[in-house]
Amino acid sequence: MRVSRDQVAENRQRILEAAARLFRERGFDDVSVAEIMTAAGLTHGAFYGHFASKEDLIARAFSAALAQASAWDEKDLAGYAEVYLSAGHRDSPGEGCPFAALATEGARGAAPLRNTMTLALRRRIAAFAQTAPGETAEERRRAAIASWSAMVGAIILARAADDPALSDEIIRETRTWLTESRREV
Amino acid sequence: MRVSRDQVAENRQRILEAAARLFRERGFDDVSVAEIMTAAGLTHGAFYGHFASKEDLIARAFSAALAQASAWDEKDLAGYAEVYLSAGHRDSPGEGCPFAALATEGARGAAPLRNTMTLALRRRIAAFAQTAPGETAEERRRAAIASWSAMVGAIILARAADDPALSDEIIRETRTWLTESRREV
DNA sequence: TGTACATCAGTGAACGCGCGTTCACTGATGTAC
DNA sequence: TGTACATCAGTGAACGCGCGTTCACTGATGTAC
Repeated sequence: MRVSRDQVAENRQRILEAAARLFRERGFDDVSVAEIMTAAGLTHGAFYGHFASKEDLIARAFSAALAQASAWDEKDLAGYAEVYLSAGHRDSPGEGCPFAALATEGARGAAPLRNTMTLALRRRIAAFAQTAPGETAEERRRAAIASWSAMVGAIILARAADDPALSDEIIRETRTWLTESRREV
Repeated sequence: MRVSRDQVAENRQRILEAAARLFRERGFDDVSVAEIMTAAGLTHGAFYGHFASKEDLIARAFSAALAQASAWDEKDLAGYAEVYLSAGHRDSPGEGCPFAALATEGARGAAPLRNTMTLALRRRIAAFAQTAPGETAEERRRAAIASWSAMVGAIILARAADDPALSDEIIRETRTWLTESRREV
């Protein structure tokens, strides 16, 4: 049963959004093509009309996740840290930072995905460098890189911790360190 | 063909070491039980004489990886950062930090693994807090948490980056930030 | 110390299962007149 | 604008494959005397 051109575009978008969410929640390997298609309201057979392979989808879904998470990009480094280093972000990986959820697995992935990640990394660092503390451009870029590393690392460790008190502490103390102590340097 | 008790213990140890290396290199999901057993010099059928399940092995292999990586534990925070934030560590995940390689996947794992991770996290933070910069115990603990987050995040991002120059920069600048700038606060 | 037998670690074939992917078919959409 | 037909997005059965796990068997080890 053929569907309209608008419906095709909408279906493709729904597949991408379902994949972007499920992959961030559970990783690339633990989510099947059939599961993504069901989440998108279709059957698995329609998948290969939209994407060449699961690997193809993985690279495009990472981009879709980046686009969704870029809503935070308007903020300066301190403002970004406020929303990034929060219990809400830790507890909603499906709507959160693609790097915190997928960078480890992505590092072992195919070339297109790694290219997408590298480009996004570069952009994020450059954006942070504009509002990072520091007297020279070099210092600001360094602060941008280290702050971004600390944010990603803190969310990953906070998600790994079993104990809510320790998990909260990791998020809170890293946020305090970045938004308060740092300004005094 | 039965083997000696010493041989049994040695075989078990070889399985754990092969698993600890392969899991860190490629993740829990992408390494099969059969592959681990081959790497340990055995056939897959012998696996269930040593471990209850793959999940059981995963938790124990993470502990084995922690024990191996604890060779760095003698160093103070700055010394730790020197060896941790290096190209050698980035390029040898199989012998590197279990958190940088497995924390994301481990966060979605079973209770025993999550408990092991939480305990190890607590120990590492407490150890860092002893040599971290800061005037009060609270400040030192905060520095320990944020520094550890930055180290783990930097290695993960450096591994994700496609471009060697950007990857090197992430490691180098995070190291400089932690070992130099920080002391002046 | 030497012998006879019970034990059990390792082997390799086999299992059920879910995966990514393919394909003949269906029927609504898009187009030519 | 209305009709007839070609197109093609989606369906669902089927595929080959590798996975975690099981198990009957083998033969060297450990033990009882």
